[in-house]
Amino acid sequence: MPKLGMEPIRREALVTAAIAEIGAAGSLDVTVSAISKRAGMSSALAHHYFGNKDQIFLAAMRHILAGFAVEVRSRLSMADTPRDRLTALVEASFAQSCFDPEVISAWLNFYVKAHSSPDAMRLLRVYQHRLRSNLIHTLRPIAREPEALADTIAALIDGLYIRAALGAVKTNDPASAILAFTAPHLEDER
Amino acid sequence: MPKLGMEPIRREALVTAAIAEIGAAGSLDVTVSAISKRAGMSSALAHHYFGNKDQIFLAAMRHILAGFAVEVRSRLSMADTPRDRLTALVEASFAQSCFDPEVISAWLNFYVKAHSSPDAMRLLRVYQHRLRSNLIHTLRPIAREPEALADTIAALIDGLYIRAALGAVKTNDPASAILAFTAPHLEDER
DNA sequence: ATGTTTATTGATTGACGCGTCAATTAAAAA
DNA sequence: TTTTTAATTGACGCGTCAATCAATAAACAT
Repeated sequence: MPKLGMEPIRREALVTAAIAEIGAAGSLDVTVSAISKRAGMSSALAHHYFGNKDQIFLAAMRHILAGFAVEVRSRLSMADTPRDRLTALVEASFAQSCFDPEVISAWLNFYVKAHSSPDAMRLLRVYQHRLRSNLIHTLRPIAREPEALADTIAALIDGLYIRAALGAVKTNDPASAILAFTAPHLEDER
Repeated sequence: MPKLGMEPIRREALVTAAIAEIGAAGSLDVTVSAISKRAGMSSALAHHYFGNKDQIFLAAMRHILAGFAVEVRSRLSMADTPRDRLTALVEASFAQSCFDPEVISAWLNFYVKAHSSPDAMRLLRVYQHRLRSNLIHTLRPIAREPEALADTIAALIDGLYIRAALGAVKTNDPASAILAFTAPHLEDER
């Protein structure tokens, strides 16, 4: 029963299903069949729209990245002072949407995937560069070494992600932990 | 040409080869054949000694963990003050042996593997718990909240590992970055 | 010598999964 | 109504890979 304009609907369904499957399996060892089944279609259709499995994974990651970008912009727009901007950036990294186990699992797996897939690596670089730029720009007025501090904060975010993915999250709030840890490195406002 | 007592030699060769293969591929998508070939034997022999592929991976990770433990003990034994002990712990995490790209790749992949393999998860918990205990014990005399600080430092170590694995390491020395970042949270010696 | 144990592998099996393709359906266009 | 076009799938070919097994060969024991 072919209705027209199914492509975007199918693509989104597949992307969502892929993220869910990756989350359920905890790895990228997920078959196109399983993804398609969850998305309510045949695997042939998935191949028809995406070409191959890697493209599905990449689309899933792009989807997650886009969601994160929205989260960041939304929070940044409500921040005025550098300190508020820093808080916004860090809290965005641990927003509900990013902290979803499925999303964390996808992140972790795509980190590894980036090792062997130049396309995945490029996507990761986009995220990293954007976060780094945002942090440096925000820190410049209030930190002596904005670049070094930004790199440390970024690594800390990544590290807390891993710990969350491994279920060892008894930490109340990763964001406030980072901010408290960072505070001594910020200059007094004058 | 069966010489006797080959088992330990074969096992070590397979473990080393597995780490090399994982490092070369950047993922766990490595065939038993490839590992066996690199180790200079047939895949049947690998199965003979290890039973299945997962056991090879686990043995490889145990091997890496053991090497890390040696590194830690060695450096701890030469430290007297709490501050020296902290330096020893952090620097051990970024020792040459841990920073080897092959080893980093293995770590990253086994993080993911732990998601679906209880055995791998148990191994990771051993490492995490040991590091956490060491950090807390070391920090107790010089930090107000040893547990929270230990968790943050551990996450920071993990995060810097990822960045190293992704090749974005322009940072001079991760260890000194961590120590500098941690310094303000240590109490004055009295 | 003869038998037992250990080491070793080539060949094989069985399963699985990606990607393709021809065929089908039904909406839209002519 | 006829034709085109988008949507959709079942079946399948092809390759891959983990794991098994029977067979061979050398060391050791008696």
